[in-house]
Amino acid sequence: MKNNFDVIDFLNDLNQTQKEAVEYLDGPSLIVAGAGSGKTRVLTYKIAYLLKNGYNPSSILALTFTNKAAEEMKQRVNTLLGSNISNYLEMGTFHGIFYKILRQEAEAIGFNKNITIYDTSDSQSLIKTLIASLNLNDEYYKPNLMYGRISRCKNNLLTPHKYRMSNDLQIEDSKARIPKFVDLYEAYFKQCKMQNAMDFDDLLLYANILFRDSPDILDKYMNKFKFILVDEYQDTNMSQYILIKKLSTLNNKVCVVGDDAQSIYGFRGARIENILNFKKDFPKHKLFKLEQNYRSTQTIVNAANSVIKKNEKQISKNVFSENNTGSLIQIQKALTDSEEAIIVAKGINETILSNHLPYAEIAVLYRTNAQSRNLEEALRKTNIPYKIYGGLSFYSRQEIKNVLAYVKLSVNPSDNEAFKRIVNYPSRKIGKVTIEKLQDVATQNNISLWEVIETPNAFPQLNINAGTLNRLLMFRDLVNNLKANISEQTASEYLNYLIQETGIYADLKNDKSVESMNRMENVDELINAAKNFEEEMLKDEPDADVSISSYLENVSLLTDMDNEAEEDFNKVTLMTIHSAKGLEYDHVFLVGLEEELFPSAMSRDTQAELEEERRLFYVAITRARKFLTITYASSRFRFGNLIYPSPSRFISEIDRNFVNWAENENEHKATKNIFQHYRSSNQTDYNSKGSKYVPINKTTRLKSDRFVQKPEKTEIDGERLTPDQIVVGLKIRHETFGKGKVVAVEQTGNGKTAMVHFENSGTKKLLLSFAKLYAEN
DNA sequence: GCTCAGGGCATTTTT
DNA sequence: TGCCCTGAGC
Repeated sequence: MKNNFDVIDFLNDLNQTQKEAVEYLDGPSLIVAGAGSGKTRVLTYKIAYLLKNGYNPSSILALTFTNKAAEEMKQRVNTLLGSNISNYLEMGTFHGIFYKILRQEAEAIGFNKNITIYDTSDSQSLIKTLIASLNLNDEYYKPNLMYGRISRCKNNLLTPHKYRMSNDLQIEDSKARIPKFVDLYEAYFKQCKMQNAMDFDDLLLYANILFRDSPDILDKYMNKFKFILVDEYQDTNMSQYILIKKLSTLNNKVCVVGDDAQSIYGFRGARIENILNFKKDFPKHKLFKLEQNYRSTQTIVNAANSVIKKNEKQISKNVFSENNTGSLIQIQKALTDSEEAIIVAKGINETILSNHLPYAEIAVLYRTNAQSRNLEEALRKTNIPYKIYGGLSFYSRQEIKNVLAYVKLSVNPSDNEAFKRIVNYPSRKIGKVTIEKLQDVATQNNISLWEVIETPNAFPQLNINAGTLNRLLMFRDLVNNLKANISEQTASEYLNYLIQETGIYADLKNDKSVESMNRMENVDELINAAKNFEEEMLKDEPDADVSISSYLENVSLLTDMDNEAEEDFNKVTLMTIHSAKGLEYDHVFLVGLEEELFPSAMSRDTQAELEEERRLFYVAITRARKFLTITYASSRFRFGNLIYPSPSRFISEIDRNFVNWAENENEHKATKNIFQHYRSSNQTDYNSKGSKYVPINKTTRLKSDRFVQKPEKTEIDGERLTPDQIVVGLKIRHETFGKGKVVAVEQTGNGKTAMVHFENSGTKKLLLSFAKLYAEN
């Protein structure tokens, strides 16, 4: 392991405060790092400095929130020190690090080593089952709300036992008409344990339980971790906070880095108090404030300051920039959100020409993922290349979850969620009723579904007919086969074998639809990822564990493919503000600045929520290096209805000196037309945008006399047409709203049926309602 | 057991 | 508008 400690030129690479923060190793410290102040640089150098001062890599615990942040930090440590030293550091996400510890110490908390991790959808599906089996009224007990509530409890270290002890909570639940919440919580808690599974919050909760109940184990880790570093401390929740406090009690060497002004995850349990109260928690701490912003122009930094200073709860600091003054922030009003998208597209083309920016240096930020649609359409029309972050992540796709469920079940047969997911995929004619029967027996005997089919004869009350039972046994044998091979092959070999053996491959290959082809590609991508994983592992350690179970451990805590495709290199980035945290671009377009999306006044009930919205706005502004354009729409279609939002108050909170607020009189013609149609028409029920660019993904039989006539006429202007050339749609004046493409015409008993591909379900709904209306008259 | 039409319902998100 | 869930009917 070679190192470059002595080569690092701290004096040249760091400013005075950064240097002091890096070199302080005597006790706890808080580094308040304003936006763009070189936070990651300080952390990286601090790790290098610790190593230089004789700290063993494995005694340094460095915690981040995202895999991306951990990955970046590792890279930078390696670059700085010229080795692969980061492999020896205890560096990773909170969840990743504690998952590793919990597997190691599984026995102490009554688990076995092969702990499955349930993602949000697994958890919610289990909760749903439990709501049904506890006979709870699903009008009040909604799975996603219950999941959120349970999550909040766990993040605050409220176990079901503690919950039951609290009278206040019971009264609160009764008022909210969910008096049995605690029963549900307890059942869920027990079920997870029985299935040897943990959800994300459990990883932190059980780590707390482990350290609470096994002092010797706590002791071991307190001794092991001589120095603890925490990134994004403003986003830690109670559970994480206690873990840090506990682990640091012996050595008292903890360095936390964060910016209270960028705390935007309160809604999922982050406690800004953790950073605000650091003083009290670690009385003998040292405070460093990184206040020089190296990222943005003075205008942008000052504008952001003028907004955030309105928050009451914050650590006082003076973020400043010595860069150029830069251009004013442009604020533009659009008539509708579609026009807003067009304005952005134009703006992108302009900035490329006049500021000579590459696409990669431009980002469009919005509050909610749904807002990307209009933008995509406008960018597509103007041929601007773009990429979207967020939405459905790779690992939450059906096909990927299905494949991984086979792996999970092989590793941990108690995993009922995996069992249910694949027992009938590919189809084995094992349906709801059979699973319910299995579930009943499993519940009665407090065992897993797998254990029931392992020895079905042991359960005489299991009333399943011979044919179905036989299919279940074939499934059992299949999984047993998979289990037997688990350590024989590498991860990618195993996945290849698995998709053949289970029939997944055949299932996807036989179906020629576009979706199936996409699915197949994704499965291939998964196998590729496994291959990459093997190569990565073997590069550093020739005898590393590259089996599928090792891969599963690695992959369970991943949410995204962090290997950015090369073709995505020079593209405009579209994403939510939340996911933009930590990133920066030359030109940022911030869209949807309506009160409705950035609620600032009465619509937020507490001061705390208002302040979090303001911090979100602050984060958005400070992503920009040179140019910032803010847009809002004065009217938008929401769930098919027209609404008139007002601009968010936050816009006017920016000091006027930094802003150019141009009222846009140049309303886009098409938008205006649609707008007028909408106003002059009594109909409130038609598609405002016409046809969509999205790939065809819905097939529907359209049964309506009127509509059948269209495909029947296979001649238009004397030219013969095949069904797929005929388009049905709703015409209003000169525009067609909603299009469906007829692909086949069938003769049935009472008339003709047209098979129509719809581009989306909204169009389908629209045309069907139109067809009904037409048929009635 | 499977399919498909119709009803209900919508933040932000990492792990 | 779009998507997920459900229950009726095959």
